[in-house]
Amino acid sequence: MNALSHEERRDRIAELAPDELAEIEAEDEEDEWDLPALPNAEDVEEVRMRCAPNPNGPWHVGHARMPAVIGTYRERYDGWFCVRFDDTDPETKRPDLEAYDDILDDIEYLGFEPDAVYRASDRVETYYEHARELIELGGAYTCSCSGETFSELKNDGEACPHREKDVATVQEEFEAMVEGEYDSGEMVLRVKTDIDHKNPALRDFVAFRMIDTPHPRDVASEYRCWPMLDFQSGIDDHLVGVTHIIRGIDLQDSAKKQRFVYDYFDWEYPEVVHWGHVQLDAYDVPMSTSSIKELIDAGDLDGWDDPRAPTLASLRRRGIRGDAITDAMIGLGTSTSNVDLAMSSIYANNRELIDDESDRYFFVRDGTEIPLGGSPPAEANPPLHPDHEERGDRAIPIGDAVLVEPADVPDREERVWLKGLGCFQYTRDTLQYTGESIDVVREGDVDVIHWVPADENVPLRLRTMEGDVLGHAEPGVAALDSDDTVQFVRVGFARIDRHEDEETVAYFTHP
RNA sequence: GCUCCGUUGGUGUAGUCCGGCCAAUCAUUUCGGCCUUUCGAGCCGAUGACCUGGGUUCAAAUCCCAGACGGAGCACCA
Repeated sequence: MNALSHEERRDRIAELAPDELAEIEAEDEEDEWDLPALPNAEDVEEVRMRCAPNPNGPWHVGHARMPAVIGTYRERYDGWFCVRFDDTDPETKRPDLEAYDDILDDIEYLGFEPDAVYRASDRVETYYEHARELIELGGAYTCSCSGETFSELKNDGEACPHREKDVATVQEEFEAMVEGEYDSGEMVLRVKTDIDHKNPALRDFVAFRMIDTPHPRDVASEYRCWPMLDFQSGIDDHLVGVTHIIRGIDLQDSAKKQRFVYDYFDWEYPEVVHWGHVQLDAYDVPMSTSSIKELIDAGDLDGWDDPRAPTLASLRRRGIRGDAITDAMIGLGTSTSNVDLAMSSIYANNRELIDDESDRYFFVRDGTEIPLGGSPPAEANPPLHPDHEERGDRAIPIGDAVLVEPADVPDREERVWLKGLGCFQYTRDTLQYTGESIDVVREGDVDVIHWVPADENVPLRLRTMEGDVLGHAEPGVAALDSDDTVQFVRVGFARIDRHEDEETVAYFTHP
């Protein structure tokens, strides 16, 4: 009705003022995008972006923002994006060899495919070459100050004695770094910025340092001299032609540091967009790779896909579509303030995606058994989906007794409507079939509840964010395939995970 | 301590650059109503926000100043 009147209105406007209509619809076209326009996107031949994760574990939900926003911009501008694993710290942010593929999987789940994939640990020689060039330009020096010593000098705006070394010495010492002749902490290469820059964070930052621990990837295990993120990332962004950098506020100062390097090389720095941190409501577990890992190691979580873990693997197992997450992330925009993402927003998106295809089944939690009397029908035949009669009915044999949820057990002499079956009155601890029509429900006197036969049913474990719930589902659930999503009537949506000998396991999706 | 950045309903967001059409958009949440043999869907409706104080102006969510609150960086982490 609404759509129709909208059409009518549109036609009316088309008749009266065709020019205005075109204008209105052109504006609508622009409004199609929820994200703000990228700065100067029109000035570049191709919008090129990168998604630069640290492969130190599978992704939590917050990570989804990167591919969601970058991938959406790619579609919008018909641009390009790569995934670049910034795995240049084999020690404190030690890469997890499985995480590289896990992350690419997660990105695919979210609905995107990168145009290219790089690993920084494959490109160390490239960073060395640029370091050499930078040294030659007088933009870097080797420094053997301890961290504390340099920090003190830096905070006072004073240069350390190494800053004035001649280029030949710096070259020599840097080559010794590359050859691994120093131990961890002995020598670094610093970028010469501005030693009394008003922001202490920007003064002569470290570009390369020594790390004794070998990189877990075989191809990179011989390197001991590793670039820091600000250097490596800055070089790579230029080399792959990145036009727009989109990253978190924790890297707000990065652009300023990297500009010093770009100035030495006479490169043009990309446009930058910074966003704040994402918090999720609804979880007890903190959303950080390291704390989730600790909980798994301690046995408090079953794994990365435990329903209580705020990870993408978990949401996926619960039957939440990647698109539901992506859309919620797009809705957050790109503001620099920290944001709380409500899970309900992901749920609302997902419900819209799965409601239509999720058939309906009964699942009774903690069932209370009640005998039936009064000769009810032998079989109940509720529809698989109330909006899709063409899908047919389920067949639920009745037997002599049913299980209902304890909260649904009616008071004495009260009537209750067993959904898909009929009206019963609770008399002498028995549900007596009354044969009344559905009108008694319409009149509002009788509650509709779900149930399963006490004899023929499927024991089912429903894994939820609050822990596992045991109960029994109607027989048809045994025939469902893994990955099917269903709606357990009056309980909520769930994804069928597997059938075991003793029970079927399903994951609770959301109400 | 030094340096950046931010603050629109419960949550997120639009609007802020270029002041008026903003008693402020959209989504979600919550609460009602209708419908439905549903916790779902659909339809209708309601509640609910411009951090504070000054200033400029005919006019401020929007510009200026101050303050409060929040965040980030000052790592040989990313």
